[in-house]
Amino acid sequence: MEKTAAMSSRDAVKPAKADNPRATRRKPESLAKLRLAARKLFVERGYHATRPQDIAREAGVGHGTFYLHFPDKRACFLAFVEDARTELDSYVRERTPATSSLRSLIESLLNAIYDYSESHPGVLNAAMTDEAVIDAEGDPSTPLLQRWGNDWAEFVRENVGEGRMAKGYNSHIVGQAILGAVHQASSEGWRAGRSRSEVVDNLARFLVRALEP
Amino acid sequence: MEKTAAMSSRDAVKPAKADNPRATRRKPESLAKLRLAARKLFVERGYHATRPQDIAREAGVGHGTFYLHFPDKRACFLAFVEDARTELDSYVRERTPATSSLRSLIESLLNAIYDYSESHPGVLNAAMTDEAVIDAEGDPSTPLLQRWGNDWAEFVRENVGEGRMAKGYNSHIVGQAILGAVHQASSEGWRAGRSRSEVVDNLARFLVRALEP
Amino acid sequence: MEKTAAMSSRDAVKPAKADNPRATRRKPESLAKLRLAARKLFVERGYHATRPQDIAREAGVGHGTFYLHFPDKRACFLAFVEDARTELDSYVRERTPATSSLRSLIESLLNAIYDYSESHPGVLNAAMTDEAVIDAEGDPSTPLLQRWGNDWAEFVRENVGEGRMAKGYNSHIVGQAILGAVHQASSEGWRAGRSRSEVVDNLARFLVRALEP
Amino acid sequence: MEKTAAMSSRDAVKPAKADNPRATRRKPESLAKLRLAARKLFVERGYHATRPQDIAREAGVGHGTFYLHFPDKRACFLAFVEDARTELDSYVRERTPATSSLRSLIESLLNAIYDYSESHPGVLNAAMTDEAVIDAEGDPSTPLLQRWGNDWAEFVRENVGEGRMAKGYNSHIVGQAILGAVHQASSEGWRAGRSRSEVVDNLARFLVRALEP
DNA sequence: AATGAATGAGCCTTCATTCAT
DNA sequence: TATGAATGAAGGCTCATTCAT
Repeated sequence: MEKTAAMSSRDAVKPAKADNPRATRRKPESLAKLRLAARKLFVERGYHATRPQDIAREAGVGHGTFYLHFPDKRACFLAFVEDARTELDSYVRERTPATSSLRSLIESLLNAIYDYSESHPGVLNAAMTDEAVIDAEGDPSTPLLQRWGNDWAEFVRENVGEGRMAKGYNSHIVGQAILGAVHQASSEGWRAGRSRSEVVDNLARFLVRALEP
Repeated sequence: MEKTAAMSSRDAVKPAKADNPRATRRKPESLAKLRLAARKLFVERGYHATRPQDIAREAGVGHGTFYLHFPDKRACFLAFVEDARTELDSYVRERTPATSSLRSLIESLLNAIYDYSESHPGVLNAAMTDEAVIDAEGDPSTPLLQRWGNDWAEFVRENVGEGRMAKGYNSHIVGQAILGAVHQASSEGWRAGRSRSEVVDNLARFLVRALEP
Repeated sequence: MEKTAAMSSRDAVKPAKADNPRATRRKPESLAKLRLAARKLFVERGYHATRPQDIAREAGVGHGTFYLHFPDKRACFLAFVEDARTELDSYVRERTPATSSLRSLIESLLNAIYDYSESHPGVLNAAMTDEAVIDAEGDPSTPLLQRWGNDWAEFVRENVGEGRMAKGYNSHIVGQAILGAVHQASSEGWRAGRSRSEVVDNLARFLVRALEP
Repeated sequence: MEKTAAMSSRDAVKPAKADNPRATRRKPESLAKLRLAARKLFVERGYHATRPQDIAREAGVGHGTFYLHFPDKRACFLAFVEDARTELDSYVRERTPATSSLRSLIESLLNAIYDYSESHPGVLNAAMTDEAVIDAEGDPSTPLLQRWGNDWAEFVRENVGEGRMAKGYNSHIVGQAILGAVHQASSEGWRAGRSRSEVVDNLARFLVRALEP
């Protein structure tokens, strides 16, 4: 919600801020560094094995600074997840053709996801696996998995509407099924050292057959 | 101070206990109680939010007793997972017809899994989600997810062999995809309060279409 | 005080007891086994790293049996120390000539101690080092070191009386000095792998020169 | 909530503290307090009866602070031992005449050790007795006893070289013997309430006679 | 805005001892 | 006499978070 352009704003740091009327005027470099560091460590070690202090050290700032930018560790993780989601969204949007056959649509989608995975290794996995585990207490504001499932559900609805997919499915259920299939096949495939093209090919055929009219 | 009451026989184990309903240290009772308590708490709270002490208290035994039966918390969790796996296996084996159409085969499978899920609510989820997270160190002797994926792969291979499924898939990849689809659709369906029959129906159709020759 | 002939009574177990009017009548085999086991473990691991359970298991009896023979761990250790003291006494008494030159007297003494050390490796060290450490609370009934120091003091007094040693020393102080010299030189010599004859020779010359009239 | 009072300068460090006598977290103060507290408790209670928490409380800091300065309890004890060694070294170096007779040399040495013992009662004993007992595992980087024995060995070698001591001894063995004699006579003498001059006098005569050419 | 020393609740685990059998 | 399951106080240590500077 308030993460706009922080992640990649390594250019024009001060000028950009000068525009902002609520003159913070200070470079929020530390936030960017913390985000990067948090991502690195959450991916490498997982949520529970990563301490705020570790993140701060990795970011090269004092540990107190962490709490200037995040109310607590949980929020930092959630921000990481949110970033991942936003980024993946961009990837997918940028790489998906407007219209085409179901098969090539699905392949584009899978390839976009894989492109993201390859340029941000481990990120999706970390974001998805740990979330179930960051303690429940606070409301998790619709978990990532559910949201991605919803995205797939939306995708299904649209394509059914356009006649490219079989009718009769409950899009939510099938959306979640697709998400699960993609996630599990991918992460295990990665673990087992399978080639991307093989996984994408199998998965695409699997999904296309399941979904085509 | 010594041997107040008579009754030193080794037979009549339960009658003796009935007389003295509270306590009476009996041998392998505590393990069973601990197992039950562990399952309950791992399911309700997850791995990290469950302390060995909690399990012991829930089981009604001292917390030293926990370490009489498990070398550490991790082992206790692994035992819980193993139990779940074994139990689900029984469920599935008992409820799966020897031969029949792909559709009814898959429906049987899904129904068996659902039967298990309904009589052991939350167990599969707890076993699957937390395991990725209990930290490595010791080799996890092939994680549960992978193993269940392999089971599905095996299922695919067999059915392809018997001509009930389409050729050309890499069974490992597709096995994992099926596992993911089933798991994700089920657990989200459960979360969303969807009816079992609806989920099973959608999932079965989805899988059958993806897999049939 | 009540350890009389237990340690080595491996012969005539039952007959010997039959004499005892307070008819225990049971073979106290387990006590002997526990003593042996305790010695082994105290020597190998030290006081703090040895649990009563370990001793019991090593002895091949149940852990409860331990508390049939010793009120607590501390008492068991003290008994071990006492045994060592008694045994060393025998060794020394058996191997010390009635009268002779100071030099050969001291050599006999040292050789007796070394004989004991060699046939009971580590025992003296364990008995001496750990005692300062078994917790103070209860009165340690004159620590071993002090008592052995007193033995040496006695030895000095006797020899001074017979004109074989220099007058003018405070026998207590010198007794402790001798004890310390012998103990430290021996245990470090053993650690460093020095030959017995070299240590005995150096030590004997050192002590003789310090003590001769 | 932020910056109530003025005074953000970085000078005037101590005056500021004088105003607020209690607390005021200052940097390397806690280490000094912990060191002092550790020494006190290790001396009074020994290694095993002293918990890190006790040391922290004695130092007036939270027990987390303990682990800011020492990786674990063992390291804290080792640091205590090292301090003792360093301090005693200074004492001895400051109080030992460059050259003189063997007798006055040894007396100086003993007196230096006694001076130290009197101004730091119990420290040498605690450092020496407990060290054998803190369990191995990590290499104790030559135990204190051995090192002090080596120092004495060195002392012997030097004096033999300068003709002040008898030839023919193995300096290592005799070094350890001297260490043992001094340690044992001193600590027992202290326990028995003997006067320093008596112990020093007896010990000095004993050693001089043993060592003089 | 930034720092990092300080904190203490809380975690996992051990072990001397008891006691019903 | 012997057993060993059971106990819970206690121990060492971690880590998310605060706050004086």
